[in-house]
Amino acid sequence: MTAPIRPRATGRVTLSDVAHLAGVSPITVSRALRGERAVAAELVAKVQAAADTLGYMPNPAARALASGQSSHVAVLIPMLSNALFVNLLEALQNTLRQAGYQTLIGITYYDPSEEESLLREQLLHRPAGLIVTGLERSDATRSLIAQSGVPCVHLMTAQASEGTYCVGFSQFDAGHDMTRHLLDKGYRRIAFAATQLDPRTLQRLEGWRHALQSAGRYDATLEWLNPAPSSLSLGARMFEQIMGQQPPVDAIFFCNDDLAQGALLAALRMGVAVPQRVAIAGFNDLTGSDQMVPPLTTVRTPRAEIGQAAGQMLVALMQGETVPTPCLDLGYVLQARDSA
Amino acid sequence: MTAPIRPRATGRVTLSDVAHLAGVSPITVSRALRGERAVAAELVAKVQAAADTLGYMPNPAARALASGQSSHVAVLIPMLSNALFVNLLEALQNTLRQAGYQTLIGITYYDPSEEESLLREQLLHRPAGLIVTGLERSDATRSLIAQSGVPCVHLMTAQASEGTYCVGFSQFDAGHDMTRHLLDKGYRRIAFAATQLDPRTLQRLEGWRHALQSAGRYDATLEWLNPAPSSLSLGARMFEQIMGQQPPVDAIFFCNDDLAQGALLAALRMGVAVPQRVAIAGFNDLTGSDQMVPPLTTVRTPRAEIGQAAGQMLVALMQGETVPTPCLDLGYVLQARDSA
DNA sequence: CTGAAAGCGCTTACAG
DNA sequence: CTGAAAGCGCTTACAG
Repeated sequence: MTAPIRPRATGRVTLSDVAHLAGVSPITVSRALRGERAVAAELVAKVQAAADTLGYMPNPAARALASGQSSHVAVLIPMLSNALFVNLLEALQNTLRQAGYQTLIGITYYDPSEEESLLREQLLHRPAGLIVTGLERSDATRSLIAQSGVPCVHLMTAQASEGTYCVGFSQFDAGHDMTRHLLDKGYRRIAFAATQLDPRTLQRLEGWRHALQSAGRYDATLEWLNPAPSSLSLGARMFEQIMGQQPPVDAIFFCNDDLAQGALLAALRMGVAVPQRVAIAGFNDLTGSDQMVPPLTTVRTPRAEIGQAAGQMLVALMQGETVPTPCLDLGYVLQARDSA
Repeated sequence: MTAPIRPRATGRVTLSDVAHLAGVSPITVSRALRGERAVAAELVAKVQAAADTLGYMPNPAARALASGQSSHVAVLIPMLSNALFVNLLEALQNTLRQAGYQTLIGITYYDPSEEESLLREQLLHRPAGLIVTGLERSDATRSLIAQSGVPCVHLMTAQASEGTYCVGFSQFDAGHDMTRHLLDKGYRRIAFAATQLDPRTLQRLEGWRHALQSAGRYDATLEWLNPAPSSLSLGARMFEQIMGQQPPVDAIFFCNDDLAQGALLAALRMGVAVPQRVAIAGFNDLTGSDQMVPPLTTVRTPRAEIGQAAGQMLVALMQGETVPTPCLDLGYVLQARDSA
């Protein structure tokens, strides 16, 4: 007399175990636990109790296989070495986790083909949702997203367009406003120093151009563009170069705070007075900018708020709700300190 | 005459489709594609060709359900706002991705109970591997790891012990060596300023204590410990406090570079000459430390190397290989610059 | 070295 | 509002 053969018994508590204990069918347990409305309140309570006493935890793989959808959210961001994206990712992660979703990160390194291959891999896992950075990408990636049917939210931009969801602010306006601030302060030869040259940086560049052109102060030699990733040391080097320019520049607007911080430190080393000899402005208000000597004038961008709002918007989308504001503009704050 | 009912057809290319085209059974396809040795070479080629023409991509959820194991690796790190962990994570992610594994991050915020609940969630997904930070954790977490049977590698430590795998360096030695460096330079009252007070910081503290005690220079009032997270502004505040101490301190060893950077900037504001009036040393050689005025003396820790090696070690473990060196000590470099 | 059967643990789609 | 049946797409365990 042998026990019935149970190949591959995993010993884990399953739906059926809960169903047995509660005296209902497995499907009712499934529905009760997922909060489907079509279950009698008393049954829900009974099922919940049974699940609790058994310590039942659903198997995500089984759920994903049966439903064709996982509880993963794929997040595609350009880089982790820019603190901006770390802040964004933290907020996103926390928001998504609270709603029961796992975050799968992919780092694109600003490379459209890398983004595409990351997306292909992620799509294999049938993510419940997608977060991508910005609006610009390859056609292949774009149609991959569209065809997948997976809800998608775009970060760091607020350009409304049919059928796309985004949370961010106007990069153009931010670039424009900082430049206006510098003009209003009386600076006349305002350089724009940018690295990476990703789409959002170029939008800020456009804002700067527009402001200078309106003021009749635009000059192409004021543009200092370098495709390398930004860093403090690169900021220092760019500062040294720009200070050699004739006729001299009286203000420099850096596209990211790390560059501006590097410039401030270079100015200290070179004995260049900031803002008397040259004003320096940054972007993003990254950690440390308020500690600089002198404290850095910059644009504070609401990363944490963007991450949280994007997470919430995506959760709504994944749950089939309609989103009242598909394009959320969270703005920015011009943070004037002593450097400009 | 109706077509056979196919409820829930997903339209995706499956194993069976490949099997049909190749003229073999699904299980052979499964084996061929996973590179199991027990398949004839010609069949492997035929299967591969069929898979390629159909554009077959395995369904990770089905695989996970059937095998009881996913292709996920759960990574538990304390914090993303410390650049140290960002570097670690990037290296880890790249290494793991190349080997076909997805990274699932969990941020513990240095909270053991948060670590435990994150781990429970992650374990639900049957990760193929686990990466955790350091050796110290709650008993519950420790036994959760052990009972799960999931291969686990510990980051940032090199304390060998039975059955555990780790990649890092000796925090004690690093703290000790920097202190010796300061003593050798002639400093006599060397403060240790620490924040967060996580286990690794405390090990560095021990190294400092030991070095000072050996030199007969230890004094409990030289310990400045603050449980708050580290930041430039906190470093500045601690510097101001420490500079008020009597008898005066002639060197400060900060447990992390961001504190030391903040102190350097505070010194600039206060007009305190570094290293003449007081020497400043940091830890980790984070980005920007070489740009400080004066450049920061610090300990360069091999984060990227640790991330990569830990990833490789875990991959070996997940594939059932034995690891020759279960505890890998990657060392550190004392990076003497001008601040101390 | 290859395969038919059974199963992983859920959810969908259909009834009632 | 509840359930029996079938299926999601793989892999395990057993034969041969």
